[in-house]
Amino acid sequence: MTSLDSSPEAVPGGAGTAAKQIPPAAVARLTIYLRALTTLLAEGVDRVSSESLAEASGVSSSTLRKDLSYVGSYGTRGVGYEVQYLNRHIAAALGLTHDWKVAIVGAGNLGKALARYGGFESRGFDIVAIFDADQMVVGSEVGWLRVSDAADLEPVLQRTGANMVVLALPAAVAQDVCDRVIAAGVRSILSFAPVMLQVPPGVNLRKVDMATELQILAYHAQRAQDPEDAD
Amino acid sequence: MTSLDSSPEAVPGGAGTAAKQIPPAAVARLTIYLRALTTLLAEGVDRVSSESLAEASGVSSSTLRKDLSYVGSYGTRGVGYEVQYLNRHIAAALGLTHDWKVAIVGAGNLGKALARYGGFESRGFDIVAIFDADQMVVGSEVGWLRVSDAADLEPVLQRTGANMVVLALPAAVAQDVCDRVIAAGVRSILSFAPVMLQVPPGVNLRKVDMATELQILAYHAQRAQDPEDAD
DNA sequence: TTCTGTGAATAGGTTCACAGCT
DNA sequence: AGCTGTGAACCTATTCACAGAA
Repeated sequence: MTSLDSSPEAVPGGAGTAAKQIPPAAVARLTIYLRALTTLLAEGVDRVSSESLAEASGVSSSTLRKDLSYVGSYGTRGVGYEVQYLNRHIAAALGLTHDWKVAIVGAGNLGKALARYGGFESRGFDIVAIFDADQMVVGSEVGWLRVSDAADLEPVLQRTGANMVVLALPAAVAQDVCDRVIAAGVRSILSFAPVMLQVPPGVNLRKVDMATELQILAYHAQRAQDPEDAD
Repeated sequence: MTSLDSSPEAVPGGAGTAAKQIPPAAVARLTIYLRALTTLLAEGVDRVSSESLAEASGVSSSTLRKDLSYVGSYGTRGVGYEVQYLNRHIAAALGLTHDWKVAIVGAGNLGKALARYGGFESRGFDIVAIFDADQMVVGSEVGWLRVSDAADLEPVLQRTGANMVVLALPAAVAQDVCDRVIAAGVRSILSFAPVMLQVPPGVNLRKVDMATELQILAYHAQRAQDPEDAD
């Protein structure tokens, strides 16, 4: 649903070397299965059927099995899936075997909330830097980090080796910071800024907008309320 | 992408009175057009073509025109769309004509960030209450609100007339709070808790998970990096 | 002529149903 | 017998291409 790479150039030689790519919709759900598996693991469960993993993930069992089939055949017919084993293979398919280094730009309420959110570290994402343009905030502590000056964006990204950036800043400055981050070599960006950012092909941008989410809820709520059954 | 109403019960009488419903994918994009239109309005632009509105929204012009066709025919052939007029009609179609009253449960970093985020009020969402279970936090001020005790959830939701709830709390307590909120009559919930919540049919639940977003980015980043062209 | 609105064609995603392994 | 893995059928979404209004 986010702008994926918009360069539909086919494989050059034509020789079908295009490794098996997982459909976007399946990728999104695989992260959910991963979370459910982690919960099961914590509960000491070590085997699970497609039926129950699907229920725990809020999808149908056929969708789950189809999704897993894109990753490979890691189940045992007549038995189910070994939780740890499946967990490891999904993580590998998603590229979560090595840690990713994340920098947050914007140390406002949202930036701070993200920096302190424990859920990242445990899932392979290290927050390595947090920036702000406000000199009152620069130098203060957020979690285990000290806020860097947004003016030093490029050198700090370089030094920390950040390969992902989260934009938690006002719409007005988002495009500018986005451009600088890309120029600094980052190719994966998650934006919370409520604007449409323009990025060159090859850069991966995902957006989360809370107002959008509420508006979608409003649409459904309105439909549910309205009688509209004027027979 | 979020669990929509999972009750596929057809219209009871069978008499097709099912007003024109907008496809989910289109609803999500309509909120984006709305944002772009608001920006144009602020810039003093009063007419726009499908081509340029599409570009400002990051979609193709055919997608935009098809989406708008679900709402109605509010453009002028050969000319384009009147910004204000189109804005009003999309807002109406999404149920944004009257204000929605939103309560936030969880006054941690994220809850506070949401409560203080100005973007809601301007788009028809009034934050009417914020709750926390921690007695150290209850009574403190967040934005223009005072934090209510989560123990008083039901009466405060009732008194404030909240019809939407945002869950910004730990996974461990999310299902419990979710159940109470639904029992109190709320049918629209936006959850930031990294768990799969179970809700009865008729309740609208949307989920936002930051770790999921990063994992999806990781997948694409990995694919881009990997040579995998072992010819 | 220009640009919207929309049927037709294509692509993508989900569900079904069953073959195949344990 | 039980449950996974997967082609085939179905449904949703996007793109194309052009008819039709200004």
